[in-house]
Amino acid sequence: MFDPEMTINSGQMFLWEKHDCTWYGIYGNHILKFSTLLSKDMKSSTSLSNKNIEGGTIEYDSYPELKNWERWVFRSDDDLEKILSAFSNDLIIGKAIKKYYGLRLMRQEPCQCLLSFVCASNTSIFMIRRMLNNLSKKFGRKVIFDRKEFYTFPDARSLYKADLGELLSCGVGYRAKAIKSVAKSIALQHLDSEYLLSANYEDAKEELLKIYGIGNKIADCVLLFSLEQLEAFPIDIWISRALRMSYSWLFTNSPKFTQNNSLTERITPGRYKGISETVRKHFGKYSGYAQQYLYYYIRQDANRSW
DNA sequence: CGCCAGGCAACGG
DNA sequence: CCGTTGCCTGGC
Repeated sequence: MFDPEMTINSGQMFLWEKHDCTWYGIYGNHILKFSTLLSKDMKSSTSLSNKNIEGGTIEYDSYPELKNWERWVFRSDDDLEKILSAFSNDLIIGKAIKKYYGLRLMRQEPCQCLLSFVCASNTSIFMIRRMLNNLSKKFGRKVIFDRKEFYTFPDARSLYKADLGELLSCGVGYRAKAIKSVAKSIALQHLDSEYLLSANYEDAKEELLKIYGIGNKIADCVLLFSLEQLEAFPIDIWISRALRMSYSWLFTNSPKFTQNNSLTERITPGRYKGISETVRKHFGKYSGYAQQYLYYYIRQDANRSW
């Protein structure tokens, strides 16, 4: 059964936090909220908008109100059985799915998603969250919800108009230039979300790559998490290692990739393209789901602190 | 102190 | 086209 907590902690989201039994998450201008209630307390039928999950119920809320956000954000309409069956010929993904069956993809607000992954370059989860929180405090809007203080995610216009010093004060470092560039593209509508959503994977990605500050990895993240491209398969250093270790048989045509044992392993643009094409051919049109299960699987084994 | 962390653009072969 | 290098910042 769906496990929202595991999903949030899987590393695809940055701005969610838990207070007692309640999770709060930033979705652009909105604060999303859900609480898990144990089934023992179900007799008190005060909660009307519950959806059953294994062993209990979840209560959803948001501010400002975003009706049925959970269906959109948690992708209730995905035909999971069909998607997962697409990987039935893959033993590793099969094991990952079995072990972490509650894991899902989540939809993210596109602008927030893009800027989040711009901040994510060459740093740790801890630092990413810090940068995003700083940006939100400085450029977002303060919101009181449940007597708690939140900040909405900054809109593109305010980040575009900010000067580099203001961005630097948020601790984003050399990413400031990229943040401004991406914010500009969004604010001036050089990035047309309508086109990106209607285009196929290759065309949408090509469009994203034109922007200063967006490379292969960031483009694939936003394509997968916000632009309805389930084919997108983000390749970071962790996925790259896992592919080399466990999928070397897929890369018999690119021995340079599997033979690379250097500690300063970096994924060059040309290499990224090759790996991407190979894995998408192997995993198919739902490659992004496979990526999530694989990613969580290897990160759990690595026992990272995040 | 040096090294490193969920990439990127710039630059030289 | 390919490979290498520097980069803000703070934790370790």
